[in-house]
Amino acid sequence: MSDLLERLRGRGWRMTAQRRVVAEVLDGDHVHLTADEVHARAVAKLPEISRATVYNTLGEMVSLGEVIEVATDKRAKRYDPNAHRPHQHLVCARCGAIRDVHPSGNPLTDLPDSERFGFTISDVEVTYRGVCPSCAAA
Amino acid sequence: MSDLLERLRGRGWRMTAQRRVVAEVLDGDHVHLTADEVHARAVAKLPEISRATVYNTLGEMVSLGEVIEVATDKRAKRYDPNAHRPHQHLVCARCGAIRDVHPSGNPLTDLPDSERFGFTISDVEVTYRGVCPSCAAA
DNA sequence: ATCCTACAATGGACATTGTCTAAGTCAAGG
DNA sequence: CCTTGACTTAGACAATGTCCATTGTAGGAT
Ligand SMILES: [Mn+2]
Ligand SMILES: [Mn+2]
Ligand SMILES: [Zn+2]
Ligand SMILES: [Zn+2]
Repeated sequence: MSDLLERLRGRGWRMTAQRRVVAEVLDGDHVHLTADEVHARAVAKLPEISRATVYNTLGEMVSLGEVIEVATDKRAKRYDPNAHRPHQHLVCARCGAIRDVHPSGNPLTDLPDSERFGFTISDVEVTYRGVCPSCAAA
Repeated sequence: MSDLLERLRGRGWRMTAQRRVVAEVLDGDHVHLTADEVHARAVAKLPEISRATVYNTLGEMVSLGEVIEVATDKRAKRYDPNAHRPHQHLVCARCGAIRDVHPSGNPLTDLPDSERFGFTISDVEVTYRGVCPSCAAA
């Protein structure tokens, strides 16, 4: 049973078959699916689920802080259930594989006060790009 | 006259009114416009310029390395003429203002070998998010 | 167990962003 | 000037995302 689903249940969510399958699809490590990929996998488990419901459910999970949106791809947003451990992403420029990574130190401290222009900074998003071992071999 | 335009001229580009206008629109500091914003400003100078030409011209400038695409926004790509000085971005979460910033040190060195999973990393994109001084005052 | 009703799901229209193509136009070399 | 291949154009198409009116249902109340 999905850990994510447990957390959502604890927030007074009405539990529907649709929300259950979306949560199931998002379960696991290094999961960074687009909304359409989530929909495709959800349909395999619950054929009548609609695109609108997938978008709604993902949006609600994001609002609740249980899922994060990542923009590693310049096309569709990706949805990441690893919302409770801060991390960054490593993306293969060839095949699109995405891995969670944990840089040493806080990336925020790399930005000196003189480069903050009076902003109150609350968040930093880092995307490393390169070529993964299997693409390099081929 | 645009510095960007001078560099493009030196590459044997056929100089057309459309390309001139797109280059003029992108001239300046802290410029990070979407393709449609570029089109709107270009139309003000050259009413018959088409959307397709703006997309084509931006794509060519990116291929030549004279403009970079940035994904600070999770919707449209933004086009940045500051392609020759490596930098990162600071974005206001309220009004969307974008500033160029220069973090101390190389963000690549923050990622230890043990977190590289055999990838050959060539690039890193960092987006700092927060609230700008004018939005904080309001 | 059944009923109620507020909340959720659905399908489809619509919006935004981006790509592609066929046909017309023009910058620049000869 | 001509010519020609590169450039531009309008609009169709594709991908991603949002919105809304209608229908369905989870879960508390009776
Ligand atoms: Mn992740
Ligand atoms: Mn910039
Ligand atoms: Zn790869
Ligand atoms: Zn602001």
